[in-house]
Amino acid sequence: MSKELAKTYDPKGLEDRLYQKWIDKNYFHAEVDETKKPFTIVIPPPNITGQLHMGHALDNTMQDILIRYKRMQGYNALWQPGTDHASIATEVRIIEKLKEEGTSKEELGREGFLKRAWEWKKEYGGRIINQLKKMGSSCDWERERFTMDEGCNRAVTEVFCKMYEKGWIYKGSRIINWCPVCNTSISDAEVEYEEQAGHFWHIKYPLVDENGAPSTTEFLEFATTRPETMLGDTAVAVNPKDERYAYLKGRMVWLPIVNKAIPVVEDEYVDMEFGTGVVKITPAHDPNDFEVGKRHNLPEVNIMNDDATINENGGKYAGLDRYEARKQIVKELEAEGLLVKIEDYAHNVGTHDRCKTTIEPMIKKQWFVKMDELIRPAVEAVKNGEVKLIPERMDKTYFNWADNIRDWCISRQLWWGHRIPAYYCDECGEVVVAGQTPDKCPGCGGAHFTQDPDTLDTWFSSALWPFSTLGWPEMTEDLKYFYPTDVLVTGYDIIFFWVIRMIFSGYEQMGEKPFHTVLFHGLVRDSQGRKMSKSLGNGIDPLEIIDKYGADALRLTLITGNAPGNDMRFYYERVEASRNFANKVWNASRFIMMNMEQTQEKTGGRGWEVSYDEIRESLEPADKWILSKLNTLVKEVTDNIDHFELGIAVQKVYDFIWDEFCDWYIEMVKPRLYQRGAEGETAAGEENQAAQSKNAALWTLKYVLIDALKLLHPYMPFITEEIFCTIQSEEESIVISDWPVYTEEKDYQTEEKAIELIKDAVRGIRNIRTQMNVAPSKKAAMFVVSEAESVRNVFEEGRLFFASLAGASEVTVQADRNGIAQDAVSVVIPNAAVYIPFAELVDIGQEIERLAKEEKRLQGEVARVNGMLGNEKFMAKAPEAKVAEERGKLEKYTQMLSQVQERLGQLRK
RNA sequence: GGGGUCUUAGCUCAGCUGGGAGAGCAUCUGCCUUACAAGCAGAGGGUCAUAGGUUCGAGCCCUAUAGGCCCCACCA
Repeated sequence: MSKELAKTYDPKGLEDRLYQKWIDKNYFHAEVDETKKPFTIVIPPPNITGQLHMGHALDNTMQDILIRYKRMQGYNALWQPGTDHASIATEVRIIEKLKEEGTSKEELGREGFLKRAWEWKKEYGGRIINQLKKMGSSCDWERERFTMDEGCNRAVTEVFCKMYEKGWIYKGSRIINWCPVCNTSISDAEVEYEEQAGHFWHIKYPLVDENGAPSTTEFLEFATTRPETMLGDTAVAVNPKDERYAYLKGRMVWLPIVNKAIPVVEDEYVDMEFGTGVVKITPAHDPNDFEVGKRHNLPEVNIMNDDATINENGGKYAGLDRYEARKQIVKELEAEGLLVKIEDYAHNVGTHDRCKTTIEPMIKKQWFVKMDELIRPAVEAVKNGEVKLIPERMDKTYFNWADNIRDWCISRQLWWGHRIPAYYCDECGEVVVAGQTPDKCPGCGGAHFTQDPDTLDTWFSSALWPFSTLGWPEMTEDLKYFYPTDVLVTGYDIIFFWVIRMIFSGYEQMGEKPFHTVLFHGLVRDSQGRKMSKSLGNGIDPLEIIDKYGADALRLTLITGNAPGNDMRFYYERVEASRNFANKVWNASRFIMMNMEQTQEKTGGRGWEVSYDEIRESLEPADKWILSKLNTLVKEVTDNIDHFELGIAVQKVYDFIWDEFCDWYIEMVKPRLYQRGAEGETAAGEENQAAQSKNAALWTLKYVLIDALKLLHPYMPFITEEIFCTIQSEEESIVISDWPVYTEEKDYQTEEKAIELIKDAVRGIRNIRTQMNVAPSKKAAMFVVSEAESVRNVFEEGRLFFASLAGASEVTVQADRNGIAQDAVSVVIPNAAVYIPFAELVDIGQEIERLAKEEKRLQGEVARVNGMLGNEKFMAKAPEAKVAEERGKLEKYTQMLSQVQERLGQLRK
């Protein structure tokens, strides 16, 4: 042992120190190594503007667990880190800052603005990275990337040009979502629908009479939620099957205020059941109307400026904000007697997910990615299992979106981002898409070009992340070796934004999937189940939690008690529980080390340092029992992690360490550590039985502790490393230690049953003591095991002997397997120093009741197992092991049943 | 409108392909016991939303109902 553990567990200081050690030793760095199998995860790049929040904490903990686990298993584990330029989010933040400084984006100009943006990146880009380090994330920091670094830029340009040539990227005039505050187009995925209380304005337009003038008697009534868009109406539509309006065929209606005639068109889109069955058509400001307009060749009258004020097409309303115009138009319609009524109406309004502004559908010339072909392999991959989504139900969400996908609007009227590599000839307007400014126009031979001012949707570069970070478009060794990556860990909220786009990009550019598994997690909510948000002020800062409880405790908390893909609530109580567990591990380790050290000092004995073969003859039942339990644990935990059941796996380690190892094994073993005769002896191999027994106990304690620490390490990297290094040496590290392997060790198995029965017996004794108001004492356990060598014999005789530690008093109880006395026997409790006839402790009535219940339960069990074993279908299908297990149970239950019945018979007499 | 998901102890939630109802916290009882009071030993508490069905057997599978949440679509 290199040193002692501090007396109390305090994660502060410890964690930073160990993280620095890992960095110094370069444990997280991965290089191409053909002798090892790679295991790769690319980080969902956090925004450079971002601060670590609970979502990041959860996301990164899960990734770190997988990476550390695989690293210990001998994989060449690469966790590729980096950050995202987050075009719109960052640009908005910088604009805010500029505003505070009394300047603006326009004043700085494009170049000046970008300079500021890069400064911003330099200042804040590192912050989130440092916060990830606080979590213990074992990323390969030497490989840190940024979505706008040189390599990623090249990847973006390359993809854009390739897809343009293929015809899958095109520029077109279509109706898009416009954010009047951010002043840019946004994709469908960025529109968030929100139910708002609004109104339904029932309006009527006069029909046009035979003279071409508005009729004073014939009107067409309809309802709208957006009366101001009437300025851009170019038709009124009815359903062709609607007989009520059959007479309108070929007629025109008079558009008031604008004062012009517009046609009545017939279109299936109109729902006859809804309202009056008449819809006003504004092709320039409604996606559905846009489609109708296309079908009927209607003119598209744009009535709005980019800031959502009415433009010159709105006549006298020009310059007014859309909502102000609405008010005035309604007023005017009312004055003209064309307003029928106003109803309250709750409807869904599309808002921009960043700024929550109501988006305005507008027709604009934008760049799009054609989706229909591109999406196909991505759908196929999930369908045939080449890419697996966990939990499986995400498949449906995925397919649903993919099936209804529309072309992806990728151009943004922003400055911070990848500028679109399209150049327009100043002479003839010819478009050239290329990696750099072209020399000569292929159209007119002109030499002057202007680059498209727009930038790309931030997700365009994120979609390339799994291969752009590995060197693409170069076919680097890294790319060949590490691609496809293995697992992607992310929240289900960005399945459309990112996951699906990475998958189709991977297939399109690399010809292969970007990863084989996507592990989704849910949202971390506050204790009341609300989303954590800045506006609510209910966010819990992970850094504060780390400061108070340690990163290990936070990690454990985030990973337990929660199924994949489900949201979770965050409770301080649960962090405390995690911290308490860390404390438990700490103290158990301290106890073990203390004993090792004392033995070493007093006797020079280092029996625990020998191999299993040397110690195996000295192992006692309890040792074999805990080794067997550990062995099973290794198997289960490995299996669970392989199936991404991270929470279940760590729960098992937790239970093992606390319940089996600390509460049972350590207590059982204490008498052997303290017993006389073990002191003053020399080393292992001594003939002295007590010394050998003690060495065997210490060997087992150390062995089990170290393996348990390894199983725990991916979850709680810091505390496990600290203990591991203290017990082994400062130079070693659990980070690169070997993951425990399950062994088929027959010797272990035999003891399990006996020990479980002893545990039952001890529980019985504790109950008796509790009833007597005597400290129940863990000593009861010690008493049993002080006679350990004959445990099995003792059990078979149905008798257990208890000897007190001091050896002064002796308790002798004849007990059944539940620790319930078979006969009235006297009990001497050392601590109580009283003599109580055992019979008085047991209320015969209660005992009969209890046993009757037990009898019923056992009868039920026997019936159940008999039912199974007697069932042909079950016997045909069930694996042999299962049948054997059930047979064993049947035997056990039958035996127990007869015991209980015999006892009942005695008592009833 | 379409899809998903949830309803299990007082609270928050686990419960993997059907086979003995679990954890943490809370409550109650008794304990400073030479690793740990951030602890130890116990106890109470659940017709697994409701009604049917499949099965030898259902918290788990199927159908319906009620209520909650989420996503997508957007009937103006």
